[in-house]
Amino acid sequence: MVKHAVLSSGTKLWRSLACAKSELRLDLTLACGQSFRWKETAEGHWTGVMGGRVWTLTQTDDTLWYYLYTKQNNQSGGDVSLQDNNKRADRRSKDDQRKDEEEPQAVSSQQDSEMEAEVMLRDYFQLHVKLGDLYREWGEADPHFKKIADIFTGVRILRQDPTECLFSFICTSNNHISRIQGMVERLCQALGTPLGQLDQTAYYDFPTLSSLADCSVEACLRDLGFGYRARFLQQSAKQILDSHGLQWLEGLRRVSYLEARDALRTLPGVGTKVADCVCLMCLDKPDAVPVDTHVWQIAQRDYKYAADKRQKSLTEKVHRDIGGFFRKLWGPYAGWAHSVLFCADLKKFQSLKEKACFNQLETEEEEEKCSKTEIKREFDGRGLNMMSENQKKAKMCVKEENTVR
DNA sequence: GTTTAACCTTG
DNA sequence: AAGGTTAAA
Repeated sequence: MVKHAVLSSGTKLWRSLACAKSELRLDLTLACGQSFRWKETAEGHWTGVMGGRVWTLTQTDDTLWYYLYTKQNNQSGGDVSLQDNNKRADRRSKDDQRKDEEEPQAVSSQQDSEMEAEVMLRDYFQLHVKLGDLYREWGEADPHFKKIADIFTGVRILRQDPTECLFSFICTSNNHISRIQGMVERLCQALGTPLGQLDQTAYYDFPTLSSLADCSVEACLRDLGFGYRARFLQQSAKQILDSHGLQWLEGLRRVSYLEARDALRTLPGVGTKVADCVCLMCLDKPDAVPVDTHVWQIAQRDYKYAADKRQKSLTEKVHRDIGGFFRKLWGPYAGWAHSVLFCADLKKFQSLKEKACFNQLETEEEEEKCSKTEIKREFDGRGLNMMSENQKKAKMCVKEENTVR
C-alpha cells in the first residue's frame, strides 16, 4: 500500500525550491478557507490535489519541499507515462504551451517533468508575487495590519483551478468551513476521477463541468447533504456549458475585475461575495475583496467602519463601501491583504495570536506584577494563560482606538 | 434602491 | 447559528 510521504524518512524522492516562510506559510495559506481540500497528513505535511495530481508539501526555514506521487491507475497499476505528461500539458494555458514550442526539446523527459512540476507549484502559489514587499507596503499604510502581519506572515492567495474554486464557493453560502470541507470531499468522491490512494485515504480530481451539469447531479448532491446548494451547483454548470462553453471560466482571467464579477453573478447561487472569492482566488483579480460577515465585523471592530444608517445587514451598498474602503487603504492587492486579516480572525488560529500576545505582554510588563488574588479572580477555568491573554486583548483594543484613523 | 424571510443541513 | 443568495415586498 502506498503511504503518505514524510520528509524525515528521506529526502531522496522529494524535490525542493527556495522559499522563505515570510513568502509562504503552508499552514496558514492552505487552511485559511480559500481552498478546502488540503489536509495535514503528518506534522507540517500537507497533502492535496493540484493540477490533477496528488502532492504532499512541507517546508523548512528557507525551503519548500514537494513530493509528487506517481499516478496510480486503479485498473492497470500503471506509472507516470508520457501520455500523462501530455495530458497535463493540455490543461495548461496557451501562454505556457507557446513557451514550450519556442524552447528546444533538448532536455530529457524526466528533467522536463521535474521542471513542469516546479512550474505548476510556482504558478499555484503565485511565487512571482513578492509577499514580503507587499506586507511592508500594507504595514506602512495601515498600522493595524502591521500589528497582525508580524504574527501572520506568509499568507498567500492561491491561484486555484477556476472550476474547483467556483463550485467550492457555491457551497459556502450560509455554511462554515468544517462542513464545507466535508461537502467538497463528498462532491469529489461522488463525481471526480479517482487519482489513487495513500494509506486509507482515496484522492479524487475535482469533477469536470460536464459531470456537474448532468441532470442527476441535483438529487445526488441532496442525498449527500448539500441542501439547496445542490441545485445551484448543477444549474451553474449547465448554464456555463449551454450558454458559454468549456473555456469560459478560464477566459475570465483575461477580462477586467468588474466584468468577471458581473459575469459570475449571472450564475445561480453566485452573489456578490462568492463572485469576489472566485475573482480573487482563481481569476487573477488581486483587488477583489470578498466581504462576508467576518470581514464586516473586522471593518467595524478594527477600522471603526460605521455604515451610513446603522445597517443591520450586509447590503449591496455595504459590500461596495467596505470593498472600496479596503482597496483605498491597501491598494491593488487589497484582496491579498484582506486574506491576512481574515486568516488572523479565524478561531483555529487564535492560539497563534495569543502566544505572540503573551510573549509581548511579558516583555512589555516585565516589571509589572500581578497579585495572586487578581489571577484567582480572573481565572475562569480555561487555564491561567487566558487571563493574561484577555488582558492583552483589552490592551490591544485600547491601542487600536488610539492608532487607527 | 432597501429590507426581509426562506432556503438545507449539521457542528 | 454557520464564510450567502434569491425572490418578493
